[in-house]
Formats: sequence, C-alpha cells, structure tokens
Amino acid sequence: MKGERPIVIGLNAVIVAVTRESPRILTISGSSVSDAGAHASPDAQLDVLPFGPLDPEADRTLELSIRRWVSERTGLELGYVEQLYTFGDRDRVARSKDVPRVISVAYLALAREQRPSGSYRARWRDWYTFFPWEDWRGGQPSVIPDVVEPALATWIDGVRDRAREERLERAGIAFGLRGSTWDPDRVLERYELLYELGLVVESLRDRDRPETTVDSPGLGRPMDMDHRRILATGLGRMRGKLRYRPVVFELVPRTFTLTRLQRVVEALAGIRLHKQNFRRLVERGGLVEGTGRLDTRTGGRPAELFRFRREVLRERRAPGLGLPGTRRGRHTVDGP
Amino acid sequence: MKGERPIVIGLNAVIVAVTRESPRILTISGSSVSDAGAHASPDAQLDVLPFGPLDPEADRTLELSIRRWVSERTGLELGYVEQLYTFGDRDRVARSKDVPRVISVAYLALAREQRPSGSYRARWRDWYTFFPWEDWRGGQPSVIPDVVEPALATWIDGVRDRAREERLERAGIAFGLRGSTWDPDRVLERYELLYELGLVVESLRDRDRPETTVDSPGLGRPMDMDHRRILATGLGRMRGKLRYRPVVFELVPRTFTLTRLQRVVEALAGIRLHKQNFRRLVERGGLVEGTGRLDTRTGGRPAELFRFRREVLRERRAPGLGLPGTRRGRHTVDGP
DNA sequence: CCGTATATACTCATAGTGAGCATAATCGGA
DNA sequence: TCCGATTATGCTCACTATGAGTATATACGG
Repeated sequence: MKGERPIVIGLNAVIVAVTRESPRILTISGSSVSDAGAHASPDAQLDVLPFGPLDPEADRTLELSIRRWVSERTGLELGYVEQLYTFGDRDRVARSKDVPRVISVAYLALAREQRPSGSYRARWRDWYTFFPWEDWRGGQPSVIPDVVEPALATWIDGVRDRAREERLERAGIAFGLRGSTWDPDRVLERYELLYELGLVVESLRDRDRPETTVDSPGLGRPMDMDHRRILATGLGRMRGKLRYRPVVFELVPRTFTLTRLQRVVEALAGIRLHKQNFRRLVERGGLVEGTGRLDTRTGGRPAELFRFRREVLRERRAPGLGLPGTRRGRHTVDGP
Repeated sequence: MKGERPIVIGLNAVIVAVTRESPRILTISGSSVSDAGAHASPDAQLDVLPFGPLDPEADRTLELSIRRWVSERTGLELGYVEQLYTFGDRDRVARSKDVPRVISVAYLALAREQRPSGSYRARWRDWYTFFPWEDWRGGQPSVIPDVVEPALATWIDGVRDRAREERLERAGIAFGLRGSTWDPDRVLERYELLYELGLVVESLRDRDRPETTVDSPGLGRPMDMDHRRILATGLGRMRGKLRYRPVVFELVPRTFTLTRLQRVVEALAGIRLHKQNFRRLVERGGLVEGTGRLDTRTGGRPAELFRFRREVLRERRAPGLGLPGTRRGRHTVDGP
C-alpha cells in the first residue's frame, strides 16, 4: 500500500560566480551538514550544495523561498535565478524505507562573488575541483587519456555486437571520441557515464558501503548524496544557457574589457575561444556598447571598457554567445 | 511557525500527439475530476491535465512513476518523456491555509495518438482550443487585433514614463508587435501577460470568486487550477525542443512523406514553413532517408516515403528542425 | 626607440538560410 | 490523347553567420 513512507520536499541551490578565471559554486563544506536538513550522511568530510526544507507558508513562490533562505543563511543576494530540475529518485538520499523520500527542487542561480557570511559553513569552490575532465582551456585534460579512455575501452569490450556498438557510440558522443566533437554542454551525460563505470566515488558508495571514500585518481572531489549529479546538471545548463541568453553579464562587473568578458565565458565553457571572433560576435551582435573609458592595467595596449546593452533583449531573438561548434565543425584549442 | 500546513507532491503530465494537422493534448474532462486527486475544484465543467499523487515506494524514479500511471489509467504507452517544470506556488490550488500546499512535478510526453482506454475520463483535445492566439498557420489569428491589441494598448497607457516603456516593450516582445517578430516559443510569456491583463478567465477566478466562468471572447477554453499555465509551459517547451532535437519523429508513423512531416511540425509550431527549404533542411541534414517506396494518395505527383535516420543522433550536434526566425529576419506566411 | 604584449581592425573562404523559379509526375476530364 | 490542376522535387541566388588568419595600433619596460 502507498502512503506509508513519508515524502518531504526540499530546495536546492547551485549558485555560480566567477572570480578572475575560475568558475565557482557555493558549497557547504565539512561536518555540520546536519544543520541543513534532517537527512544528512554521517560522513563529515563531504561537501553538499546549499539546501533546506520548504516552508509551506512563508513565500508565495518557490523561487522567492530560495532567494530568501540563501540570503538569510549566507548573506548573498542572488541575481538571475531559474529552476533547474527536480530530483526525486527513490533512493537518492537513503535506500532505507524508514527514511522519508526526499524530493529536491533545484535552482540555478548566478551571483557576483562576495564573501558569504552567516553561520552557515558556506564557501566557494572552483567547480573543476568536482569535474576535472571538464576543463579544456589548457587542452585535453590528462585524466581523459590516462584514466577515462582506458576504462571506457574495457567497458565497451565487456559486451558484444549490438550492445558493444551502443556503448561505443555513447562513449564517443559523451567524450568527443571517434570523430565526434567535444561538446561542453554534455556535462551530465559524462558524469552519469563515469558513475556507471564506477570511476566516480559516489557510485561505489551507492553500490557498496557508505564508508567507501577512496580517492579516485584525478576524478574529482565527491559530494554527499547525489549533489554532484545536481551540480553536473547545473553546470551543463549553465553552459547551454550561455549560448542563447546573455547571462554572462550577471557575473561580471558593470563595465569590463572584452578580454575579461571572454575569460569569464571561457571559464564557464571550459574551452578557449578565438579572440577576434569573440569580439565580433559580442560587438556586432549588439550585446555590448563601449563606454569610451579605457582600462590601462591590461599589460599592452589599453582596452576599452564596455557595458551590457540591455536593449538587445528586445531586439534579437536569442542573444547569447554562440560557443563554437554550435553548428558542426571541430573546435580547435588556441593556446593561451 | 513552519510545518503546520502539510505539503503534498503530485505528478502532472502534458501528453502530446498529432492527428493529421491537429496538435493534441490529453485532458481529463468533465465532472468527476475528484477521482484524480484529493484537491479538485468543485466546478464540474473544467478540464484538467492528467495528474495524481506520487507513490513514494512504487517506482525508482519519477519518470517511471509517470509512465506507469499514465499507462494504468489510460492505456497509453508513452514514447519520449522529459521533465517539464515543477509548479509550487503557494496558492496554486487553493488560497486557504487549511488545504495542503501541492507541489506538482510536471512532465512533457509524446505519444502517437491512440484512443485512450480505462476508467479515466481522458480525451484528446486540439491544443489551440486553449490557446487560439497561438495558431498562425492561417495568418494572424483574429483575436489578436480584435481583442488582445486593444487590451494591451489600454494596459500600456495605464501607466506613464519608464513603466509605460516597459509595458510597451514587454507586449511587443510577447506578441511580436512594433518591429519584433512573432516568436512561436514564447507561449508562456503570452499566457502570463493575458492572465495579468485579466483577459483569461482563470485570472478573474483567482482574483475574485471561484464561480466566475464567463467565456472570454475568443480567448480559449479555461482549465482548472493552474493547468492551463502548465499546458502553456509544455507547449512552449515542445516548440523550443523542435528546433534542436528530432522529437517530431516520435509523433509520426515509421514512414511518412515529407509533406506529412512538415504538416506535423507546422501544427506544433503554429506557423507555415517554406516547403522547399524544409525538405532541404531535413534531407541534407541527414535526418531522414528515403525508402524508395511511394505514396500515391497525395493528389498530385506521388511522394516518396521517408524514415527517420537514427544515426543522426551521433553525427550532428543538435539535430532539429530550425524553425525560421531562429536567427533574426521576419517570418512570412506562405498561404496554403 | 626597440622589443614585447595586448587590443583592435580587416579579409577570406565556407556553410547555412530565406526566397523564389523551374521541372517532374500524377489525375480528371475535355 | 492532351491539358490544366495539383503536388513533389530540384536548383539557383543573395545574404548572413562563422571559423580562421593577417595586419595594424597603442601601451610598457628597458
């Protein structure tokens, strides 16, 4: 019969900021995770994303709830906020039937980086700490040839015929092998594949015993529960969003040089962009306008300071920064 | 204090099919709405989307839950399913504090049309019944100049200066006025604007008394609770998805003529497409392959039957049917 | 005042896209 | 049998977007 196991609902936030060339997310680190909710793992070492229960009366909408409690607990005022995904797998928090089923409505939020305050043990972390294979700014990360590809090869050869073909194809698409292009957006797909392969600590933990916290070689810092999966979802969404909405501007100061803007995009997308084309895109696309002022601290020739042109929102249909490879064509890395 | 008002969680489905040139959604119509859940309005006339409570133990994931209960109640086997959005506004079901707060996780699903079976009072309805202003296949729907535009004008002139500018801009973007292009995807934006204007019956009901069920002139069939908003979200998502994922093929038979395929896309997008360019897109894009067989029942020259090329999924990055206006440029209607 | 570093401008080849013209294959009736 | 209507299919053209590369401008430190 239904109705025996209670259901609780929580809110979850993936809060993104960028410092210089480092994309960051807000995490709650260390031990007193249990402050955050009733259902925390006993493991004291793991990070979690900010989350908490939903107060059924306090706010008119879920988004307002998120904004309020992030602000109350960390002092951060969020800029752009959008609903990310609702996570509700039966065993995502615990496999026991004695523990309530937790449905988490996750939000993606952008903030200009500020030091978080408050009693909450919040801190910013570079998101590539959790996903080292996602940062291609310096070329292909070494974990891929060293660890991922061999593991994929074994996995692929574990079955035959049709099934083998499917694995081959899936691995190719996810990691840009065999003539496919590396697609920065497929973050979740890659994480899930690594999870399936058992390369990611969480999958061992979920399959075997909670105590398993072996450091997998170069495969990033784990998180508690399914929070790394939530984060992967958020990172993928963030990258996708970059393409067709001018969201970067939520992450940079009011005026900025084009190089600075480019660095922020590159940090998020995890790839290097062609400088001249980036300028063209952003200027001719009407996304920015010059202020006439210059920034002389750049090293060489001083750079003009630009600002975001809000008007673009009504002019163009989908103003974003089309990352390369939007159509087809291979992406080449363009050394720093 | 929190915790006094209970929270319940439900699942909600927007199930899409296309019959000939009519895009349809599955609705539960008529009186015994209360079968579907504990919290139904007393009004016997209104349609709802299929929805029900979540069984916390039955299925491993929410998506499996949706598939199971749709199949149990209507006999439909769903094809493509994706999570749509989670609706959790405090007063979405009732304003009273004595009624639990209902969080609904909505899914978008595609099905080839079949007659629904089972005790559930399910039926297909053309979705333009609910959104008459969204169907531009025969040119601009008359409600827009007749009803919407005058109402927008009044609304815009209700304030001054900056605020007026903002309204002007918002209306322009949503309905493609003042040099903006009609964007088929902005379904939710338009619905919400009409709701704010009070043109849509639901907004009167929510503001005043539940008994208000006046037929608004040409502004479509209302639904119970916020289900029409959910539907608008689904329709918008569906249209967006068309652009970059080959989802249409879930809605057509295994083989089809290109004209038939085009009609289905047009039905969903609510606009007419340029025939030759549609062919080019779909053929040269590698989305379909000819079967060699012909369909002679088309009237003029027989048309070749095509099938979907699954392989495209691994070849191209984002294979969809880029509707016109993806970049900029005005969309022209191309009379039937 | 020269080398280095960064910023900005311009060119070129190619691919995608909106629009329209031209040709092919069927049918029903004159 | 041939013609007009009807639908399918093929092709051209202009224009824009984009990936890539070359060239010029303006600062700094010696």
